[in-house]
Parts: sequence; C-alpha cells; structure tokens
Amino acid sequence: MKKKTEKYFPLTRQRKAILEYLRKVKTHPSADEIFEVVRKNLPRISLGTVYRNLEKMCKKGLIRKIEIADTKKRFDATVDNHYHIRCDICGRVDDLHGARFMDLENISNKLRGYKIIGFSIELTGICPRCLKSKKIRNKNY
Amino acid sequence: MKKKTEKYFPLTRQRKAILEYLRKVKTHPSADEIFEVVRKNLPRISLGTVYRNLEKMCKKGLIRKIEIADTKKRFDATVDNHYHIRCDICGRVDDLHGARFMDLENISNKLRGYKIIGFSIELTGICPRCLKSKKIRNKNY
DNA sequence: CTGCATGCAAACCGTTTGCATCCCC
DNA sequence: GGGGATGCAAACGGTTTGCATGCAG
Repeated sequence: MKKKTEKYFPLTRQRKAILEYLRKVKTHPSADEIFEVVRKNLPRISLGTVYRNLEKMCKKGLIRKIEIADTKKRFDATVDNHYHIRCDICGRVDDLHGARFMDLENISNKLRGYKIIGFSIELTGICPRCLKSKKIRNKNY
Repeated sequence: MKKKTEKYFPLTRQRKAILEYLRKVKTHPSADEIFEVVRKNLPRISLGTVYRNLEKMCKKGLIRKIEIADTKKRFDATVDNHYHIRCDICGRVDDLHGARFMDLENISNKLRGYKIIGFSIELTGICPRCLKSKKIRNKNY
C-alpha cells in the first residue's frame, strides 16, 4: 500500500543524455549548465524539458537535488553524500568526500585550497503543524 | 588599511522600522513578510527599499541573511547561530538553540515535534581560483 | 545643501506551466 | 495506437535596478 503502481517512464533521448552527462561529470551542474551541454547533441531540446526531467528523476531517486543556499538549484547523480563547500564568489560547489559528523571539527584538511568564511547546518523535515494537515498527502512521505 | 572610511549611513524611518521588526520577532522572515508588516506603519514604503536595506544591513553586520536551501531568502537580527530546521512543506524555519558540532548526533531532543527527512551541511568559502582572481576586490573579505 | 535613500515601475533570472505535437513502448 | 514526453512561448515569483524625487545630517 506504500508504493504506487509502477509508472510508465520512457527512456527518451533527452533523458538519456541528461542522465549520462550527470553521471560523467564530477561537478554539480545547474539546469542551464546541463541544458547548454546536452544541447550540443540534441539541438532542439528545450530548457523546460531539462527542468521537467531533473524533477522527475529526483522523484525516481535516479539523481539528487542538492540542498544549497544558492540562487540556482544544482543536481548530481550520486545519492549518498551531504557535505558540500560552495564558493561565495563564483558559486562552484565541491564535495567533501568522506566527511562524517565526527570529523567536522578537523575538516580543514579536506578543503583543497578553499578559504572558509562560514558554515551552515540545515535539517529538513516536516513541522508539527504540517504533520497534522492534509497538505502532506500530496507529497511522497 | 583594512577598514574603509566610515560611510554615511542615515537612520531613516524605513531602516528603523525594518530593524525594529527583525529584532522583535523570533521567526526568520523573508523580505516580503517584512514588507507586509512594516507597511502597516509606513504605508508608502516599497519592496525595493526593503530589499536594499536588508542587503546593506547585512554588509554592516547589523543583521544576517540565513543560508538556506529555499526559494526565498530569510533574515534575522541575531548573528551567532547557524543551525536551522526547515519545514519541507510550508517553508517555516526554526532555530536549533544551543546546538553545537558535538551534539549533532543527539540532536533529536531539540526538534520539538518535527519529523526529520534529511540534513545538509554546507561550508561557505572562496575557492582556490577565485582567491587568485581580481573578483575578490569587490567583496569585503 | 548635498549625498545618499526612497518610491515606482520596468527589467531580470531561474523556474514552471499550458498547449499542440511528437514519439517510445 | 495511446499515454506520457517534448518544444515553444508565455507566465510566474523573488529580486534587482534606473530614474526622478525626498530627506537625514
């Protein structure tokens, strides 16, 4: 009763291209960066398609949307790691591989040349009021 | 040589109102929420003014912009705490008072009814390339 | 008086959406 | 052949900006 009936999810050229690019690349590209690259092989692809597919792939668990304090959302194809460092000037985002809770204080040796300005720890959840409300039905929790 | 000449920073009615509201309130309001409240006393204030002032006050260190993965930016008047929990449905943001690095694993008793979905740790800094470039001159680091 | 701050409206940027058409299974 | 995916363009929400005017110091 938890899982919905498996939906038809055709693997179109556009989807394949987006997914392949995300799997190949080690950065955390934004939708428009993905669009610019994928467009080289699929000249008629539209930005809307990129957005729609990124969103669907997230829901399928194929990729992940990076929770980051930036104007544009970023995506990647690895679904495990939650530690990032973002450049306050150019916006690039790097992973902090292998960091764990306990390591946080001694994290500096993983920084690879970054100068640290600050940090932020954000938990995501559902607040008590929303837990009670019906809005929750529309999401897959 | 580090500090620039002290700039003229008139304390206008608008600024006073914004700052007073931020200091009074325990939530983390967004620009438009601030606008709606401040407007009750200053009916002619414009959204642009709110944005401009929030930005300037951040640079002055009077308030802080909350680094959060949300569509709208949020602000508050306390400059110390970096631990937040955000509701994935309604977007409300609460503080996790008194949390420290070491407490992270046992943080659940501070959650006040939230159901946790995930977390994200983000360091902010300047990447090696930007450290070398001239772009850095335009910011106050 | 003078320079910065303001109000207003238009511009901007990333993202979403409606609709007619296309194409994967 | 049919249901979902696509391209296109318009709409959207949050934020920024240009310009003429206002106001704090």
